[in-house]
Amino acid sequence: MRASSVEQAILETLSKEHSHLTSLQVFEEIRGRLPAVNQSTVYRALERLVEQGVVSVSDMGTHAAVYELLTDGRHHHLVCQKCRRVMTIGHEDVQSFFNAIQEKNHFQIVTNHLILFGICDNCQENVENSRAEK
Amino acid sequence: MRASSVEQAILETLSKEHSHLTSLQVFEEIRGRLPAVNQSTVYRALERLVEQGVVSVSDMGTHAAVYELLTDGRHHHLVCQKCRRVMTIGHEDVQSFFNAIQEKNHFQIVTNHLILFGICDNCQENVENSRAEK
DNA sequence: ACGTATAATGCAAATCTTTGCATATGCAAA
DNA sequence: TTTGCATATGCAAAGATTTGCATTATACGT
Ligand SMILES: [Zn+2]
Ligand SMILES: [Zn+2]
Ligand SMILES: [Zn+2]
Ligand SMILES: [Zn+2]
Repeated sequence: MRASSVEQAILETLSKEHSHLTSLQVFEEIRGRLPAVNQSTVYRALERLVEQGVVSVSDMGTHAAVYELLTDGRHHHLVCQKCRRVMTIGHEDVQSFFNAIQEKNHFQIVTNHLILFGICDNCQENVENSRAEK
Repeated sequence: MRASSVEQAILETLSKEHSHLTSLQVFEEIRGRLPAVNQSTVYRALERLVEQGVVSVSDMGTHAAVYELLTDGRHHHLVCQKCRRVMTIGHEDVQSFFNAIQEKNHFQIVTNHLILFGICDNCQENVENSRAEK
């Protein structure tokens, strides 16, 4: 199975933008080159790329899934639920956890772009401050 | 902030069913008691319960978010992408990982129902078998 | 090149979820 | 009780994603 033209266009878009893009953003970006392309085709092509492990798909708390190229080193994210700040963590900080889970459960983890939600340091301070003010 | 009647009904449904339910399943369940309730109201009530940390919401690979009561001990899941099998792991197996991430990044993790995708032991064997057959 | 099988695409409809706005409801102060 | 405010709800529309089906493009063996 060869990479379809839409897959090709998606891959180039993702490597050029080098960030988390929604399906709509990808769609609008590749329209320039493939004017007749349909949104469902983009969804299906993205799905195939995700299945191949070339692209990650994640819910980062915005109300649309985001896609990212996975060629460069694996990474993961911490997303602040207060200010929406996105922090990046390397796979080294996750590796040993994944290994332990895999061994204990005889389960081969495929998840490649972990998203953990919480409160960033700034927002934690703000909570403390607003408490102190009372 | 008062507990709305819809929240109340949702909580009772979730504690009775004691499993991962979609918004639609919750909706249809509470219709018996609140016949005029609207689906968007259910979505909003679920959203509030999630924000309060009483209920978890997760994408488990089915194409609809699932909600679960969090009163009993925290747990997480491994979901097989081949056969859809859902395995449960205790929070003890995740705790130290979360702690390390929190300390290193000064980030307070709120994620309370982690979903890791991968391949279960059965399906790993099947892959090996089909390889051997060739 | 030809015919066939497989995979990709477009299109429209279905499904899932969010959102804006008007109304209704519960709570508390007056 | 009445008033005022904050929150919850219904409704409809918008937005996001999936799916069924017919058509087209591609690969592969002849
Ligand atoms: Zn990323
Ligand atoms: Zn923050
Ligand atoms: Zn669960
Ligand atoms: Zn499996």
